[in-house]
Amino acid sequence: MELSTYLPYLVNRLGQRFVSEITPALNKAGVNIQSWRVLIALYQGGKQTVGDLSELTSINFSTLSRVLDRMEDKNLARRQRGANDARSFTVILTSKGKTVTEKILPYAKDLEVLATSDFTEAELNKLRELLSKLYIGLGSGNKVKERMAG
Amino acid sequence: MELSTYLPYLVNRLGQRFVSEITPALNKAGVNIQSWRVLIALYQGGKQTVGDLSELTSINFSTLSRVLDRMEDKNLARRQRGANDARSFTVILTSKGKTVTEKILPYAKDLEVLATSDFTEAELNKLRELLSKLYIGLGSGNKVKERMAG
DNA sequence: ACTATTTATTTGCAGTATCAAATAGTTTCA
DNA sequence: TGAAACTATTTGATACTGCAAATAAATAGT
Repeated sequence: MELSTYLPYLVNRLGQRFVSEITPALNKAGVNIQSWRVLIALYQGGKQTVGDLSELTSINFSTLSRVLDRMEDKNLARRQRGANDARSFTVILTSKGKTVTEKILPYAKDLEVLATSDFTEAELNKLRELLSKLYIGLGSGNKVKERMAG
Repeated sequence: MELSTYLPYLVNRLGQRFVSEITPALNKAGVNIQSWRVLIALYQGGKQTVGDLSELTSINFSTLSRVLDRMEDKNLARRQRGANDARSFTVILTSKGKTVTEKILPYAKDLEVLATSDFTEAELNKLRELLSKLYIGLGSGNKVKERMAG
């Protein structure tokens, strides 16, 4: 086990660093990292149910439920009973939520641009491709769970 | 802002998925994800101070302090006053910690192997290289902070 | 129509994380 | 040598997370 080549290790430390780099900008805007994830998911993906949002943001749905409570308290998002299916809630960005997102967005973009200033365009594309491929390969654990079981 | 190409997003969801895939194996062994990170860091890196361990595992040092409390309670690791510098503590794996680590390690390795079964060796190396490069590029925020300030 | 099952979300609770302040030890240098 | 500045770690307070159980609504089978 060589830590410096172990993918979960490499991914985790990078994720932590992204978080700590963006946090000051988030604090200034009065939101935390989870709320920020929800904000960009809504900003980009439009209104969606709590479940879809959980899937998209990788936030555990019971955690997300409470993140949404706080976001509603701050008037960043609203929950609306599903029109077709009254079990679900549709989450929508408020105009304040939109404003706050647009305030943070430039920092978020800059962070990525600056972090990758030494990357060629090809490297960037490759990295994105491989991260997605790995995410999918890890599936909801199909292959992995099979083998663990067997 | 296209979420599907935004690196912090791609990295975060992958990290979350790694965690949820390894968690069952960790539960069976009675450790949580943070303790596991400490275990492999110690197993591979040998004894080290709390501060070094915090750096290596990307665990906030006050969080780490309490993670170590729990690990000591479970007899997985021990803190020893630094020999040269009595402000620091050296953390060492107990023999039980070693045993537990070796019990989990095969699952951890398998997880990586299976997740990357569609990857060529070259892709794997490239991915590792790019993740490390990005981590370093993000530095402790040198470039980023400069530009944010200016 | 009526109970059983399934799906979407929330809540209770116990554990975990993080900021800032506190503690404890070390170095610097007049 | 001793007060000021610095470094390593812990602790207090408070907020956040996640499992499992609870609620609420939809669907299926009879």
